Amino acid sequence: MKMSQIAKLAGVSIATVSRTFHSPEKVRPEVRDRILQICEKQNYIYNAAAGDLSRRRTDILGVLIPTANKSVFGETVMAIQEKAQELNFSTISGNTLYDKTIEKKLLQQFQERRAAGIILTGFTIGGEQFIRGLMEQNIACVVIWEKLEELDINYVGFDNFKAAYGATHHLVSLGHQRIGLIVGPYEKVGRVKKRFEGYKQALEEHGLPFDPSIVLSTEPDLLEGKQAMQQLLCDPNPPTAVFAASDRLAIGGLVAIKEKGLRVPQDISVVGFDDLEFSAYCDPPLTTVRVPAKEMGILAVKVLHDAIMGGNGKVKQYCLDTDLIIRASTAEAP
Amino acid sequence: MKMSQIAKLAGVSIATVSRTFHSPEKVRPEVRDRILQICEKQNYIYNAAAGDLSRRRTDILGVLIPTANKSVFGETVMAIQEKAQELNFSTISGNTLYDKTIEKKLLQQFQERRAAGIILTGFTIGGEQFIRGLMEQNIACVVIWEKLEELDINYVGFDNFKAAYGATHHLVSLGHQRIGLIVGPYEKVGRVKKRFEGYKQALEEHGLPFDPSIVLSTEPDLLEGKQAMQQLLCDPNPPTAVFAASDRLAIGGLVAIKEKGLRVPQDISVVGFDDLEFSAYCDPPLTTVRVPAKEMGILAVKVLHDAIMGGNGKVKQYCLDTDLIIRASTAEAP
DNA sequence: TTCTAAGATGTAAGCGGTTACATTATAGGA
DNA sequence: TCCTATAATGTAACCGCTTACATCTTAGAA
Repeated sequence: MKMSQIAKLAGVSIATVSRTFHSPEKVRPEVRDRILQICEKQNYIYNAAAGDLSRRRTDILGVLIPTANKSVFGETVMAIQEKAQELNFSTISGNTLYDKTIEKKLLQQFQERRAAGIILTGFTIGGEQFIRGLMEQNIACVVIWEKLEELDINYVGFDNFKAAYGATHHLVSLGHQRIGLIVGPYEKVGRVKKRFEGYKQALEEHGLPFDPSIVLSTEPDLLEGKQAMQQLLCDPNPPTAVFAASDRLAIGGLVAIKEKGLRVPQDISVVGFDDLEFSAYCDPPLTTVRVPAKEMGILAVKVLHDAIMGGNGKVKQYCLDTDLIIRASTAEAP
Repeated sequence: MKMSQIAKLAGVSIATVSRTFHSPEKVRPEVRDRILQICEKQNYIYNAAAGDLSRRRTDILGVLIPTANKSVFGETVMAIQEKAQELNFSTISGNTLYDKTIEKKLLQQFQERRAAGIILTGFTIGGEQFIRGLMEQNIACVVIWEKLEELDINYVGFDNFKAAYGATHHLVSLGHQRIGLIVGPYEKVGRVKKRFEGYKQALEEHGLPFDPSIVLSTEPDLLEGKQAMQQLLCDPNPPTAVFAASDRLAIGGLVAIKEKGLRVPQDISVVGFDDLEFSAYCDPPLTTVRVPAKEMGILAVKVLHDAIMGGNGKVKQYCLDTDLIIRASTAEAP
């Protein structure tokens, strides 16, 4: 079933059928209804590829996320999909696994499908340059999870530096003098690096020494968090508090502490980052940094939608707030 | 940049350019290289919509998942995307949130995009009938997370009944006589119902009474799990063991038990379902049913790929194994 | 009644590819 | 040298829809 067949059955031209879908107000109601009925009866299904080709634009949004099952990225992806759905966009998405080859392949795919917009989680290949390239191809872009104010690029993120600074500051203000850090691969990922720097600066500003021997960088996963914490606890002068720059690391760490026979927060304080759902159900419930995961997703789609629908062409930059959620895993230094 | 322009620049016909991409062996190497070079230089990007239209088929897979951020569905989605990527398919996905309206809309979208195949998580609208309809439109379908052997439909699932039976049996074999159940909305979701039935049958077969007053059905979430457990603990004759048919429920439950001042597993045993990553990092680590989340995703894509590439037309049905992972949340009845 | 402008519909030229079929080049064999 | 099979390339008719523009109605206004 194609439009032309519907047109024949309805005794109208194909243009009228097309208009019935896209600008129904231009079709006489009775004709419109007849066409719609025939479509229904004949089980007609619009061919989006043909439409897109003819119209020279699509309603496809490409979404690039490192891993949808870890961290809170899942929340963001869901929010993106829901919002996109609401605005009648399709999303085509892929997980990069932090691998540039995969990322390139996915981006290529998005371009081949002539995505109208692309959501990128942070910067990776090419950076600004690359995004400019996409925009020249008339693809709207927005970066999420990162604050990029120095650049002239759409973003919807939060201040990773400030959030990490705040988390560390919280520990300092509880009297901790020796604060460890367990952090993701900060040399590879911009936003993680900023967290690292936020930690460092918080120490410095409070006159505490930065000791690389209690700063551990690993994959941001449960097991790695546990192992890193074990290592920290073996330090001749172990920290009385640890900032884990991801809740997965923190939760892994909690287990290591318990296994060692120590208590949180009496013996050691832990603060995480992300505010995963599970973090409130840990033992003890985790003090952590809440991140606007859903909000970023929704807003990012809105930004793209505006840009695609011919917004004013201005760059949109949103730096959303994070919150330090204080629960039971942090307390005064022993 | 389009093919015809590349053709002109290369001094060949457009057909030759097209062949350079799809059947390079039919093009003289020197010509091929020249064309490829020009594409590179001109920054040519293939137009998938045009290609799909012309070829009358796509490389798009539609993926329908209830919620990608809960349960282990996230793992499945990622596995699907990775495998699809590997086979050069694009995935377009959506979360139904168990809402039939959304589901319909997404399926419509998949059809409009002429998805070559669709992955459905369990049955919902229309059931078998509906899937048959899709297949008549030449869309390959596969249902995951469910065992559907009585039907003539592709599926890659596991035996929810048997898995739940096994979990309950484990508790019975530890001497528990009064075993509660916290379960998702089993009236709405087929696979959840089967878990409910597995629990029930395990009780019956061991001569234990089925007591509806310690069977609670809620949304499968942390908070709901906690609340349900609180309710169970208030029972005049509280259970000594609880089977929570989802790890989220179980983990929520764990918190309720601790708050009540009881110990797991000394006072009460808990077994979950899903084997979320976090379940191994709970306190105590959760005994649970491991579900082949990734495997299902990968296999489902393979099934679709085969069907699309003109497999032998036979229905493919895979019932994968689950494992009862015994950790520290279960013990002999007190 | 005639004219006009707005409203409804139709016509046809694309959109950027694919591919069956036709044509041309190339190399061996007779 | 001529013939023929095969390899390489070109031609052109689609794929199913959109949309600018042309045409036809119709309802007042004059």
